[in-house]
Amino acid sequence: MNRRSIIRLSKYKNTLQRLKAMGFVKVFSDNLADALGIRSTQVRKDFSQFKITGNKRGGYIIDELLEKILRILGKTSIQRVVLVGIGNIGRALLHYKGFENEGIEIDSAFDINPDKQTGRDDISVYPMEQLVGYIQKEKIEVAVIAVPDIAAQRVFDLLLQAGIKGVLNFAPIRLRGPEQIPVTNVNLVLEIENLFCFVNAKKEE
Amino acid sequence: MNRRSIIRLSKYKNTLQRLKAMGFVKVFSDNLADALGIRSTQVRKDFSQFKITGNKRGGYIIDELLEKILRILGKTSIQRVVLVGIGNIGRALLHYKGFENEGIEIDSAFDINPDKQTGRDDISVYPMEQLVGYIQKEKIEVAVIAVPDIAAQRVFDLLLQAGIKGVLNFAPIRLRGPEQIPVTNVNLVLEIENLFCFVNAKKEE
DNA sequence: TAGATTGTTAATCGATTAACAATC
DNA sequence: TAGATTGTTAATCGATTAACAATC
Repeated sequence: MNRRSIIRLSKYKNTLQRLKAMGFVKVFSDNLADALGIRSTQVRKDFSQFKITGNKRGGYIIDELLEKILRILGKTSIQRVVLVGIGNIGRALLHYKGFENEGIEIDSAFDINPDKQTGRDDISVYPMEQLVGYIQKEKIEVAVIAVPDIAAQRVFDLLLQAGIKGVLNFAPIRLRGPEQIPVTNVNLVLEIENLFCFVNAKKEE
Repeated sequence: MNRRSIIRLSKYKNTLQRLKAMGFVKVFSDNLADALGIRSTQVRKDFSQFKITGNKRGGYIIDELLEKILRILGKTSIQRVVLVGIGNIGRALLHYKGFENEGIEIDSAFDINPDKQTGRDDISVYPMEQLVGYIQKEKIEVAVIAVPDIAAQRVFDLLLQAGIKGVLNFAPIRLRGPEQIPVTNVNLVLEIENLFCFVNAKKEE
């Protein structure tokens, strides 16, 4: 149950949904491997880990496979997240179309300045003081931190206090907290720096 | 020269810049390890790979170390990127403060609709037809793809045609192209799905 | 010097892949 | 059946870490 295999599971899901839309009924581990650019043994190993079985000789029935994967990914019901921080990144997320197709819903947004607008009628903005209470009352499990880096740790502490279960962090700092709470960091500067480094390294070769 | 060690190099750089600002002169591999939450052997191994040496017993002089790392990361001059696609993500990037501190500059933006505004006086918008010519004329090496997923591959093909050296891709698809051109994918939906999966897995334990 | 830290070698660990038996 | 594909075991590969000699 490592992070990489779960990410692949998500990719299998996307591929399967597309194949299904195209009218396909069965799929082989070799097809999925090609789609993801990996080996078929990897696909079967992944399935094996998650106790997903197919039919010897017959591959996998897309509908059955998809259902199993969706169950594992917990996508059977809508997944609600709160957004903390309505800056550039936060606003982009609010208008990002990709979430709803995948059953992800930004439930509400929080900012130190609650007069900020989300630009969406269906998402309210609350002041930071209500963050902890709201999460507890609404049983929100995942939060997105999109505040400036100096505020990020304080927000994270509040989220922990509220009993959050997972965090997606856009602030370019390492959040400190208990190990069992997964934090995924998205650091755009780092990604671009990384690219330049590769480009430079290639040039010198 | 693997991706992970380069990402760590970037993190060392951030830590060193902060230490320097605080007036420190020397640093030990143990300090850097603590800051990143890794082992000191990992730090020294990284340095060793990049031919960075310190002083036995004396640690590393921050100024010297920083200079070496910046040279490796190619951060001695401003790094220019072009942005393709002025949607939610693109607009967030245009206003993202984190880039300039790190010597990254969005040089110009491209969109099928060149009437779109960047909201910044210093960044012009050009129509897609000028993308290839501009990149070649201005010798741009890195591009950011922030267009809808159906357009992403076409944009990538144009960028390749223009001779781009690296791409940061926000479209949730796998771009197909030559292996030697590094493509970094940022897939926000995948990241959030991933978190939920962990959260669900924890619940079942 | 004695103590502390670097730099490197060897061991460990985890993930991927090859090989192949099981079986439809 | 013969051929093809699954599921699993063993081998490989790469990255991390432990151990430790070198040395300031």
